[in-house]
Amino acid sequence: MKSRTTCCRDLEKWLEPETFRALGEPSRAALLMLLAGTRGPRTVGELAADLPIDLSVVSRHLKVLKDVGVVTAERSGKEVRYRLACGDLVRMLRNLADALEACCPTGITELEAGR
Amino acid sequence: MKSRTTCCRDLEKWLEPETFRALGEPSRAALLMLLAGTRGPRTVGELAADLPIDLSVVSRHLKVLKDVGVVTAERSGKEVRYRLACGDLVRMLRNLADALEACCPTGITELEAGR
DNA sequence: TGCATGTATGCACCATGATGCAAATATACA
DNA sequence: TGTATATTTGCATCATGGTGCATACATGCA
Repeated sequence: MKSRTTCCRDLEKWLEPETFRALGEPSRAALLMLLAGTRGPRTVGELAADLPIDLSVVSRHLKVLKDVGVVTAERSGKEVRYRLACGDLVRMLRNLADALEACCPTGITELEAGR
Repeated sequence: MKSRTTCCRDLEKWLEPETFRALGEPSRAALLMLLAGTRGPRTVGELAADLPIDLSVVSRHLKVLKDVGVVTAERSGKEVRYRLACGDLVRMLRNLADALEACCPTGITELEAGR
């Protein structure tokens, strides 16, 4: 069984405030949903057309999401195609869930931790 | 296979900006780690003793975490014991990961390739 | 080169929220 | 009841960041 110190090091690794802050802004969450709901990448203009905020603001939000690795950007001519980094995001969420589960005594684990 | 509309409704359900905003603040993330690293609940005073911020601020942060269901509070005499809502949090993270994975077809292959 | 389109950035404004101190509230105990 | 301890809340301050507009930058095309 993992020691508590070990599990909490994992937790620190996956519980990145920067990432969660990025996801915690309504406009950015909406962007994420738009990207998730489309097969393939979308341009800044396309995304801005579906949101009630200025294109420049969308561009800035996408930068924030890119900086934390939630989306990737690829220039194609005049356009920049943004794509959800789905695999990375899913992996991060699952790793965090695993780290939390290892830390927290729940159910059987709680009984085991007690003896 | 789930339709895109269905999967994105799931996404909207689990991608709660409020929750992520709560986790995205460094002091609150630190509180979460403290709670995860302790067997059982901790009081406000105990938590505040381990952080470089005022006890009143800790109390407020705990309220934010409680409002989004990440921690639970239980009064015991003069003290209030805060406990990580570990099961709920783990469930939420896994559900979000599942919803994302269902939305992004490339994410699935990417994840499997990574294993 | 000049022009059109797409995107990013500088700037100012304003709302939100994190923080500490002081005061109020809650509870236990003598 | 009064006192001590634990927690919450009112208040003021200050930093951060979301927003839109105007402008600069990047790219493709005639």
